Amino acid sequence: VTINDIARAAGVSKGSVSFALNGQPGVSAETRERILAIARDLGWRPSTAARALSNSESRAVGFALARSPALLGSEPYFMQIIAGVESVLAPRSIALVFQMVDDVDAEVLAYEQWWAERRVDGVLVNDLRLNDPRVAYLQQLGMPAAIFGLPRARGTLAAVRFDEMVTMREIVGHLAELGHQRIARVAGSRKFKHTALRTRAMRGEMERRGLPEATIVHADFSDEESTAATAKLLAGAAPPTAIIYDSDIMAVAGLRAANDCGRLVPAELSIVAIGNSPFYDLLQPALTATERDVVAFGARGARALLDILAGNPAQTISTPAARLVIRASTAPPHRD
Amino acid sequence: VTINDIARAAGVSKGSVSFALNGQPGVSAETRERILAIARDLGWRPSTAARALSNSESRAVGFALARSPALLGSEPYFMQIIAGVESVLAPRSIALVFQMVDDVDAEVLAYEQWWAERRVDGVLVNDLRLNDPRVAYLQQLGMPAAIFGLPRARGTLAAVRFDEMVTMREIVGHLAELGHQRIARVAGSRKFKHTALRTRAMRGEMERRGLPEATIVHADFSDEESTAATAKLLAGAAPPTAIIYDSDIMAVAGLRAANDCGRLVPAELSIVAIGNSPFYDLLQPALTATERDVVAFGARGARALLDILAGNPAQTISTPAARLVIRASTAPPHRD
DNA sequence: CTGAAAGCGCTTACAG
DNA sequence: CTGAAAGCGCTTACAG
Repeated sequence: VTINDIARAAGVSKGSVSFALNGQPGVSAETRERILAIARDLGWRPSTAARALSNSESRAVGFALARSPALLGSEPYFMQIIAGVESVLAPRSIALVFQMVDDVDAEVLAYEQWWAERRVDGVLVNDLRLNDPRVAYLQQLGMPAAIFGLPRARGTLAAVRFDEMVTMREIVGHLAELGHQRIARVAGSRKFKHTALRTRAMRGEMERRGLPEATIVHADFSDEESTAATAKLLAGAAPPTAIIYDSDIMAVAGLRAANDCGRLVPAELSIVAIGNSPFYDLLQPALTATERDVVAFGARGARALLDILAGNPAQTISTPAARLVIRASTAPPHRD
Repeated sequence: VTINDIARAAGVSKGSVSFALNGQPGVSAETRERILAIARDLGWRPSTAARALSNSESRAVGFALARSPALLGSEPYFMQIIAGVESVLAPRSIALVFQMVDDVDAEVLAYEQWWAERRVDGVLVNDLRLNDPRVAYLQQLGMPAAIFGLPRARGTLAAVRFDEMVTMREIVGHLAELGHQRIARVAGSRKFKHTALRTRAMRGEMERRGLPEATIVHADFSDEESTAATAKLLAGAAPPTAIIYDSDIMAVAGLRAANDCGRLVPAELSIVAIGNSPFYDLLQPALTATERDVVAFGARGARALLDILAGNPAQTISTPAARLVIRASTAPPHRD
């Protein structure tokens, strides 16, 4: 059933039907009502293809994720951010075109293809990196995008910021108040912007509190590297009394590694995780962690993107800070 | 850049360009080469909208997932199955339209909308339920689909089976060989088809081995219900010496609940988990579990769907059985 | 307020 | 083998 069918049934032209259906002026209220009723009766739905062709609007948004399936699977973050995005798109009947890619280069190719094929009106970009090639590329394409982690909007690119500073201040503050001095961190991969931001925030907060400089070891978010990093930290001359982990897998691996090294958590070592996991509560000890509302985060990104598509200038959006959930893996440091 | 531009540059008609670009007969080899070269130089990409409109093929596949974001996030299953689907779609430039929905009814609405708007050529359907309304609906719509868990293909619906029988036989066999007699299970929600299949398989295998009838408690995949179910099982008159859990969250919650009830795992209680999780290896004790290649599973589903879209009859596909990974949470039962 | 027409970028019979 | 034309289902100036 097409607008032609409706036009015939209503005895008007296709143009009038189109105006009526899209809520545009150019038809009398009476005619509009009649057309809408007929469309409803006939069960008409717009053909996205036809709309896209005359409109050059696809009413679809792209989201490509560049991580190994194993990592994507283990971290709730990705599904949660998608859930947030969906909560904004679905009610507006905007489709989410989703693609998993091997790396950022493949991601850029996906954008190019989507744009050239006019598959999507814009994209959501995740995990901003240092010197991220995607930013320049999207700018050059003039492709609307909302970028999670971008510090400031530019051109057609909206920025959805998260405040790593607050997160780190909370964690360091909590540990410092417990009496910890030697605080280390098993950080995520260096290539991510947020890793660098966290490092800056952590060092700043520790300096502000007069604590000795933190030892920071980088790992790639895998349990193996986190295990190795933890063992190395604990084997040092002046081992830390507290370790912060940048992800859930790394924190759980770290807890296990600490046990394997003969350190009781939290009596001899405190552990704080960054990021959400339904498992934190179930471990022994349950892990103290900073958690954020990732669903809300995704929703803001989607809204920022739709805003650009509606013709407004790209915005810089802040998101609610993570909150520290104190469980059983942090305690005053052991004195010996 | 459109085929018009190419036609002009090549001095031929749009029709010839279309034939050349699509590898159809009707152009000389020489002309075809020239057209392809020009298309390449000009960086031409087909407009999906235009193609869809004349072809009524969208070259997109839909996937709706009906679970709470929390559950979707915690189980690697979903991302893994998507990864498998993508591995088949991406190389063919077929888009994945993804949607999260609240329940099966919302999912059916999503299908109806996609189909009416001609957004997708077919869908992937996950988590078949008992008396699943989606099957009848898709059949009535005549919408091509690959359904994970459907026992047998019908009409335009391909079936991607998994063999719960093998999984259960492996688990029960392992526990029986260790000497367990009283084996219980904290099962997933009753509404899922695979829950019922597992129950049938478990009962069958235990009967075959002459073991007493299993106690099976249903939970909704949440840690709370699994904790309660575990406590209830362990408080009974003749408590089980081994418990099988239908999901990762439930298994981890069960492990903790067992500890809280004063049961040492595996000395006093053996635990087996169904499903993959990167955390199993990191727990203490590490969890014995049956794991399947969910990525391969997703890939088969996608291939089965593309097969239907290519005009072939819907197939019934089997998938590799899960394999039992024996870790540290299973041991011979405690004698007292 | 309404109708007739052109156009979006393709595909596909239909003539030559 | 090639060109001219109609059509897919919409939107949107342009006349009346």
